[in-house]
Amino acid sequence: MKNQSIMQISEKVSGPLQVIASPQRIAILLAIGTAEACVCHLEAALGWRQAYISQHLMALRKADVLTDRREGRFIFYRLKNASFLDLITASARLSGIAADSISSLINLRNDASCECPQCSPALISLEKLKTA
Amino acid sequence: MKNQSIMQISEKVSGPLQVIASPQRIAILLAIGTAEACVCHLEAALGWRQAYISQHLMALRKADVLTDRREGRFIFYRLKNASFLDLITASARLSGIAADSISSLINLRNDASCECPQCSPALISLEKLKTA
DNA sequence: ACAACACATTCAATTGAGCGAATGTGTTGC
DNA sequence: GCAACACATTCGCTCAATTGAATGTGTTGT
Repeated sequence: MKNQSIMQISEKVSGPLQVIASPQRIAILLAIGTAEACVCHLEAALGWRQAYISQHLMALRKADVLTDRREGRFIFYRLKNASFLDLITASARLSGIAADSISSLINLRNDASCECPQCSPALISLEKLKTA
Repeated sequence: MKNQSIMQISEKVSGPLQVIASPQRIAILLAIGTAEACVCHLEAALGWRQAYISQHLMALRKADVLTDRREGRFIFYRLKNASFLDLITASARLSGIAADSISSLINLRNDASCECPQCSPALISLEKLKTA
């Protein structure tokens, strides 16, 4: 059946789009960008509750959009495939948003950042200095 | 506020994704492809109820994804921007679907097609011959 | 004018996703 | 071992999108 075929394929195709297609998810993916980000960092960058962010991260992880890596008490998230950002920028173009307006949001780091090793490498150096 | 800014932008970005992100919408957009398609054609290509297809077409039209053009009793739909197909193929890649598997579904024309001027140009010629 | 056709629109019911609140799990330092 | 920390997960409610059923609108041929 050709109908079955097109619907089977369409369902698979819609997968990534469905899990991405919300302002919150897009903000998270942009904030993570091409780098790694811990949850505490996303809290600082987006200003949302921790549990709320974790819920979205869980959904994105289950949908194979993100991978996580634990480092001590912190868990770092990273895009499993950088092409998800291309998907976002492509949709941004269709929305009439300037390209640099998007690129300025990628790898978003706020002034009021968290103190994890990635966000504040200086703090680690101090700690390591202390133990040395 | 930087938060407001990233959420404002993310909302705009998510617009096209949200309206596209369903198997049915994707199947419709693929079936229309780079050409024009009337509703009767989509009925033949997808095998769904007419009203059901019209509901999706209405949503896609209101979201500025499609444009419509009336020609007699038929109304032809066309993608307002071909980049929507790029969005779909990009998502297909991320789903691990072969590129030619998608391209074979673009501009889908079924064997059991409808008899509108686009689907069956031969029928028009015959009619015009009759009036000539 | 009327019937047949192609398509649009409204309405209501159902379902599922988003979200808040509360709680659970793994890690570190003391 | 226990408290503090960083993050995950579950539960339940609410709201919005999806869908089917019914009906409306515009066009053509006679």
